[in-house]
Amino acid sequence: MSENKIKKGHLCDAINQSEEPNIEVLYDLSELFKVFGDSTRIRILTALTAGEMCVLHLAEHLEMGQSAVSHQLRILRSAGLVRPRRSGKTVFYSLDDAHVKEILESGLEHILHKR
Amino acid sequence: MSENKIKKGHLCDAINQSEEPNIEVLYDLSELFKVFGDSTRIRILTALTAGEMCVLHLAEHLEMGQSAVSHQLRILRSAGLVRPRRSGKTVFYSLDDAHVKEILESGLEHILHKR
DNA sequence: TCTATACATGAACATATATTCATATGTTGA
DNA sequence: TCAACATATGAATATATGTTCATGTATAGA
Repeated sequence: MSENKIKKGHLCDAINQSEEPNIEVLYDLSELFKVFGDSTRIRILTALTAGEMCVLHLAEHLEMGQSAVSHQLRILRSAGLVRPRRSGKTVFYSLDDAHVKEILESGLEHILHKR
Repeated sequence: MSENKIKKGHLCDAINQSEEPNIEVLYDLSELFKVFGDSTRIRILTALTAGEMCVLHLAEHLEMGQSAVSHQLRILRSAGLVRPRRSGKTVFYSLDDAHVKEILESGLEHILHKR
């Protein structure tokens, strides 16, 4: 189809769209955003931008049960967004890398721009 | 709680975390990411980074039914991520603003970094 | 006006997901 | 070893969400 011609940009290149879109990467990308797509997890990540926090403090801060928070932390861990550090009985969680803040900020810019 | 002291960063400032976290903004943020959190919608957005496209071409490109694509386009429209342009019987969709690419790219960086 | 085409939308169904409850695991101190 | 505490996890339930099917709306051309 000639009307599918690509204006090349570096996003297109990165996902290799000029040939076949790299379906696998796009799937992973949607899985990543799915993790950000829950208010509890967003609140956890946001809280952790201020520094590490243990599970009970997170639960208090979010006014939620410890179990619910633990379940969400597991999802965040699996996605490589947070990292646990054990100290005795308590486990402190922190953001895994700088990308997390960047992703939050890029979304935030969009939100604030649309008001 | 004194252990909740904030190391100020501009994300924290933006969401006003040093006082009460702005729950409403965080909720909107999660709603935004939820829209990105589906592989069909990601594929639509990615296709549109190359330029505007009509519904049927999108459906062909994704190898999906027209109805499914239309439903997803509605969600993308509501979120302010894509914009329709009618031309006769066909409707062309394009990315609504530059933020969309930025969000996709920030997520992509994380994905590619973790391989 | 009638038909064909492009797109939108409501209802239904199947699947995914978040929270709760109960319980398990792991660590500390007596 | 036992009790207390912090966290993790499995099962169950309620809710949300994506796709399909059928149908509605809008535009163009005969």
